[in-house]
Amino acid sequence: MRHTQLRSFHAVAQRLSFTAAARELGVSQPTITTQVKSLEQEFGVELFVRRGRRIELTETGAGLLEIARRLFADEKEAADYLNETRGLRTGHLRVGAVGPYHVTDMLAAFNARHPGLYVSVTVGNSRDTLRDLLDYRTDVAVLAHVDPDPRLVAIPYRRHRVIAFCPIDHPFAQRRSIRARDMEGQRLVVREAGSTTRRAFDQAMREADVRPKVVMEIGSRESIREAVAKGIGMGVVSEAEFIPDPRIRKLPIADTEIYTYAHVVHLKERQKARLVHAFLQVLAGLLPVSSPSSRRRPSNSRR
DNA sequence: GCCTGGCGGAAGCTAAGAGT
DNA sequence: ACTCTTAGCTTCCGCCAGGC
Repeated sequence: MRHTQLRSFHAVAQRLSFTAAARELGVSQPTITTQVKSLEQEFGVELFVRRGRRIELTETGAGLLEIARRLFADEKEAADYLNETRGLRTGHLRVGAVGPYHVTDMLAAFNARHPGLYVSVTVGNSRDTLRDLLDYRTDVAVLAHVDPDPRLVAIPYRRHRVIAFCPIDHPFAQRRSIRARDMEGQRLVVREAGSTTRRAFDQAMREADVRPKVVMEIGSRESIREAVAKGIGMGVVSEAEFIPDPRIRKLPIADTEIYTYAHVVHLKERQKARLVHAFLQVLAGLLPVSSPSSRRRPSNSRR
């Protein structure tokens, strides 16, 4: 088995496309076909099921993909190690995040500490971000919530207060803050049910026995801001994600502390990988936060 | 011991063709 | 039109034998 064969297989298996794999590796598409085919012939196995223009991994292919992922993660780690030996002047740190807001300060600190390193950030939903980390496609991930997993190490990083906001012609627009009770019956534009902000807010409202009226569910923060600015209802957002806009007013919820959290997550087995280690060292220098036991704290138990 | 030329394999290309 | 396969080709590189 040659390295190029495995490299081609890995690229095809990840994208389920010979053409996309060729583009990724910077070779012609027939080259990829040849490499994969020769691998199959050499071992007398079938790695992909070809269904016309669509291909699928066979069971053997899926098994090999698992191994290839580990191998290429190790290969990257070897390169990172050598780069570290040269003083971390070059290298590529891959960060996955559920939103750009939580990562900017840690990336700024990392860049200041290691200006020669290239950092790429993939922003996605929490499921994809976690999957990328587990599949070695990213080195670290920034997630709001992490279920216990023996493969993972989650470091509580920041918490952000959840605030409300309204259009400038709303009756609340002249107020400096509101109370949870004020949300009773209010028209709300909110994120989808699975979103962290939505979960934290819903829980707080349930505990306060307050029932806002959800009139619209939108999957992006920017769209919610636009909807609120147009007067469709009030919005709720993590304070870190609030972007000032002359058409809207920010309204802290004075009597109820609702928080969203950011955790930096990495694979336990890669804890000592050079770039991951360097990132964690930079992280340790930033403000820590103790692990949350609840997303909402009553105001009289403020730390 | 070192240099040189031949050989073979790996890698990758273009072109053409087949399937959807 | 797009994607994958096949055929035939070139280039590059490492190995090895022969000559100095």
